[in-house]
Amino acid sequence: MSATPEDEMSGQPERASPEISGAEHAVMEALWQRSPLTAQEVCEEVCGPRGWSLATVKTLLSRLVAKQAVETEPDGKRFLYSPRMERSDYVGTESRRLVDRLFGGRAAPLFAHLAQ
Amino acid sequence: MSATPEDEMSGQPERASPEISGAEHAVMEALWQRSPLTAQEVCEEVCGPRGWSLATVKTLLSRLVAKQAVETEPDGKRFLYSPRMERSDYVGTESRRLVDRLFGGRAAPLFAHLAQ
DNA sequence: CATTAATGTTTACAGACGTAGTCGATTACG
DNA sequence: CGTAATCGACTACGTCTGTAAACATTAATG
Repeated sequence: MSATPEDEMSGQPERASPEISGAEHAVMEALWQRSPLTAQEVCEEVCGPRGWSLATVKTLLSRLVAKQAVETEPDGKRFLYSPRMERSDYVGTESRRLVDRLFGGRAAPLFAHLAQ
Repeated sequence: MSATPEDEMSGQPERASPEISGAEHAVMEALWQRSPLTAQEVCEEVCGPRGWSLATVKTLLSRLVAKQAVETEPDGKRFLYSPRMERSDYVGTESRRLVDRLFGGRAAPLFAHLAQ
């Protein structure tokens, strides 16, 4: 079922894109905007708009760390979180994923569609 | 028995877009290509490439029917399935969703990205 | 008519996701 | 020093998704 015939850890983990989910993406956006941030600070950025609690942000951050989409740097008793992937990479991957799924890889029809 | 005691939302003009999942999307593509199709025929289209069993296709079809993304037409003992939504609508919705999420609604940056 | 083949419906189950509470450790504060 | 505030880790739990088997019904076939 895996679309990518690529295996994991052996030197340079060239992971494609760790499948960021919707909620996780919001957290990534906060970190792309400014980083490193504490969980608290991330929450200040996203909890309001999405109506989340700090606990939710903490969970999302750990999941992102597990996916290696975010890295941590200890700062006293807490952690500072930073994105481990470039936003442009993420954007590129997601865009291409859509173009592949919807237009068989050809971008022109997408343009047409959005241009209407 | 299932008399379908549902449908509380009394008469709304149209639903946005029933959130087609990845696997479901493959089935939709088959139906957009040619329809109506029997479950068997859909399977012939997608089971091979995705390594699915007929049972899986049946499940996906029922879920799509439940979401009202697909409609059925009885044909003797079986059903013929047809898409209930235009592919262009789906494509438009999905494209816009991506542009919103990644570029705050502005399509130009997407073009730039894909045109790299 | 009794089996068998085909077909939709129900049920299943693991993993991901959204959302959050609880717990143990640590730090800060009085 | 004792207690409160903080923080990450662990746990929870309902829903969605992917994948499919079991089941019931019915049509076909011998």
